[in-house]
Amino acid sequence: MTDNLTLNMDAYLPLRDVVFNTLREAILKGEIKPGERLMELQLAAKLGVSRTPIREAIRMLEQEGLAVTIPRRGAEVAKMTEKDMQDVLQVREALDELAASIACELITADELMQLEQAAEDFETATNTKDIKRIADTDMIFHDIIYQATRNPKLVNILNNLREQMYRYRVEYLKDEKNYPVLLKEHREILQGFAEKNKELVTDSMRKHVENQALAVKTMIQNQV
Amino acid sequence: MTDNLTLNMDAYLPLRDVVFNTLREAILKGEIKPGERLMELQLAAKLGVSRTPIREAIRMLEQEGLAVTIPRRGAEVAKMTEKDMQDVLQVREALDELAASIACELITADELMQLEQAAEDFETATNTKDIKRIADTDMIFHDIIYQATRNPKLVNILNNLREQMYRYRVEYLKDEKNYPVLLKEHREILQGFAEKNKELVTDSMRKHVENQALAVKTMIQNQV
DNA sequence: AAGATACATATTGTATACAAAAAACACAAA
DNA sequence: TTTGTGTTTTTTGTATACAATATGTATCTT
Repeated sequence: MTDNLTLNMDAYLPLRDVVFNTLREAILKGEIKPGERLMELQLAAKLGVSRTPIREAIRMLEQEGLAVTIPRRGAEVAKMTEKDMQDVLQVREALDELAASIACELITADELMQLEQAAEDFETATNTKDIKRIADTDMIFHDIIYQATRNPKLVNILNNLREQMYRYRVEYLKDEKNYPVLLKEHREILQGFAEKNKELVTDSMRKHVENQALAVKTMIQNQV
Repeated sequence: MTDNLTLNMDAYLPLRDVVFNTLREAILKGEIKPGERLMELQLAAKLGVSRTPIREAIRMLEQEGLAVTIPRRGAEVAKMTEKDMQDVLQVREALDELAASIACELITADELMQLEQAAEDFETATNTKDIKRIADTDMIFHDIIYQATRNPKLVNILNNLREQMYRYRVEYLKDEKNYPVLLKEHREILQGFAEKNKELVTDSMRKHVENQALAVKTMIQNQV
């Protein structure tokens, strides 16, 4: 584990939320690795708080699927097998398609502009080597679509699914030879929205997620 | 709130889990009503435990969408508007269809038999006035399909969505004139599985959820 | 050397104590 | 009556203390 976990005290949030966000970030960034134990006393000391907010944060991580706890043994960062990943992607495929389909009906002119901007920003980002920026701009692109569904429950589930894959997605984005395909897919999705062509949107979205699924799959296999 | 909340101490579970299950049940059964406050000291006294496991259980309920907490104000049982319900059903429709489609490919002969049995049990149950039994047998029918997907992540999400609707679904099942339609739909789904006819399965499943959505919608509107 | 056993230690589970904030109340002034 | 203000009470937030369990280690026995 990193030894420079520090709390961001800016916000006026209960410590449990601050701890939750801190741990969540650390897990997603890979600073705390899958399988690593989350020991209350240790974390409490490191973050300078008591065990109580740590415990509550762990309960929250647990429900997000980022941590697993065994009674009387404590929590550890959830491990993701290839099967887990496929399962997540299977659901994501269906829901990303649903989201695209709904968004295609409901998207406003303003949101469409934002989406165009996001696609541009992503394209610009792929010319840098800044993975974080590439990942962020890609996330924004999809977030605009999610928001356009006007369905917070759906958005919530999609965010959660995305979160569970975050670590692997970053790996995917490190490989430059994926960029042309990604850009092409984004453009196709964008075009679909512009034309309000639901079939084009859902088809290209499906391809988009399928490609990602494929990439993650080979990646995990090579990793072993 | 009911004043006969009691813990089921059978299992050797951490108190937080026992409390979580107890509160969850109470919320789903409507014993604790939407908007009602979940006060730690009160619950602790009622259940005969300290505040610590209560707090952890509340964090878990929160992530399940059954409770909402406002910092420095405490938690309350989540309220469900008609819009929330529609949002949930929109996702359920997509995922129930996905589940049916996957299950149609993967279902075993044994599971198919179980499904037939479940459909029969449901039919028998509709002849009684025992709402709980009707709800349970219906749940089993769908559970078999969920399990047949071999996708625990999907099962998990579907269970959660179902949970959020539980209270309203019970109301739906109280109205006897819905039974013929329900039975017909179950039979159609079953037939689809028997024939491994994916299109029939997904179509009838979609109709099944759509009808439920419609019923819940009119129900909520009349309620007001 | 291998295995069993007892003891020490680390870690989680639960209760409680204290601090801080919010809500409820009472009472006065307009 | 309404509004404002100060006070009390309630309730959550956080830390800590103690209990119970699991884990690791050393020792003993064969």
